[in-house]
Amino acid sequence: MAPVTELTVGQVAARSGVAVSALHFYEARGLIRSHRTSGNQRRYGRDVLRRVAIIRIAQEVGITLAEIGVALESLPEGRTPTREDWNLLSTAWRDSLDQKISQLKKLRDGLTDCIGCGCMSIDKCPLRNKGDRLAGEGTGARRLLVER
Amino acid sequence: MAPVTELTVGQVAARSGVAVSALHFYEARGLIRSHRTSGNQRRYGRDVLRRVAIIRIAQEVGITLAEIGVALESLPEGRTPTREDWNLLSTAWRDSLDQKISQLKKLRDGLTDCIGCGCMSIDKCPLRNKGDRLAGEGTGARRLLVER
DNA sequence: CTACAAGCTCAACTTAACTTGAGGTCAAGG
DNA sequence: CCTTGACCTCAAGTTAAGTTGAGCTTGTAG
Repeated sequence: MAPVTELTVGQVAARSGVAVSALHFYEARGLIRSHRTSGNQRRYGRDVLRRVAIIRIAQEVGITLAEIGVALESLPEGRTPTREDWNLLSTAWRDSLDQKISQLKKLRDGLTDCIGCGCMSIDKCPLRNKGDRLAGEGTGARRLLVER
Repeated sequence: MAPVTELTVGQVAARSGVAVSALHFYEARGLIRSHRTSGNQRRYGRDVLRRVAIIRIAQEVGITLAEIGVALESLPEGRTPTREDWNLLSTAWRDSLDQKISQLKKLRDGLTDCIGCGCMSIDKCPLRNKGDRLAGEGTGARRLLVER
C-alpha cells in the first residue's frame, strides 16, 4: 500500500471518481498541483481530494473551470489553507452560489408561477431577462454541460 | 410594424435577445419551428417567444439543449402552451432542478463548514471527510456528487 | 529478472452550442 | 431600376472540457 500522506494519480482518480486524464487536465489548467517523484511521476497531497471535490461539485451546477480556477487561486500554494484563506474563498463564492440557488428555485417555482400567470407577455414573465449577462460576450459555446 | 400574429427571425431575435444564428440553430435542432413565406423566409407564431424564453432560462441553470428538447416535445406545436402543458413540463424538470439546488447547497454549506472548522486539520474538514469516507466505503468511484 | 500494470508526454479527436463568412435571394424606399 | 438591408443555405471556425491513442518509461509482483 502506498503511504497515507501521498497519493498517485491513479489513487486520486479512484478516490475522487475523476479520470486520470481529467486530473492531468486540471493540473495543466492550474486547478490542482502535484510534485514529481525521481521517476517523474505525480504525487499529490491529500488536499487535492478536497480540491477535486469542490471542482466537481461546482461544475455540476454549471460553474466553469475558469471561474473555479479564479476562486481556487485565492488558496495558498505551499501551505495549508488557514481560516482566513477559506473565508475569502467561501465568501467569494457564497454570493454567487446563493444567487444561483435562488435562480434555480425561481425556475422550479417559476414554472408553477407561469402556470398561474400564463406568461401571456414574455416581457412580463419574472423569469425572463434574469440573466442576460451571457448574451453579450464572447463567441462559441458559453456553457458546457456537466451532466454525468 | 409587422402584424402581431407573425414574426420574422429578426423580430424574434430582437424580442428574445437571442441571435438570429441561434434561432436557426434551435430550429435545426427541432426546438422551435417556423413556416416559410413564398419567398422562403421564416415566419414564427407567437408561441416561439415563450419557447425561446424557456430554452434560455433552462440553459441558465445548466440544462442542456437535448434535455430541453425532450421536455419541449411535450409542448403542443403551433399554439401557446396551456396550463396543462406547463404542468407537464414543470414536473418533468422539477426533479433535476431540486437535485441541482441540493448540490449547490452542499457546495455552499461545505465551504461554510470549512470556515467553521477553519480547516486547520485536514482530517476535520467535513468536505474532505465526506469524500474520503465515500471513497473508502467500498466499490470504486463514489463521489460527493449526488448520484443520478 | 522479467512481465506487465501504471505513469508520462503530446497531439489529435470529440461534443455542445453557437458564430462567422461566403455567396446568393427578396422586399421596400428613392 | 437600383440600392440597401434583412433573409437564406451551407461550410467551417471557436470554446470548454475532456478523451483517446501512440510511443516510451517506471515500478512491482511473482
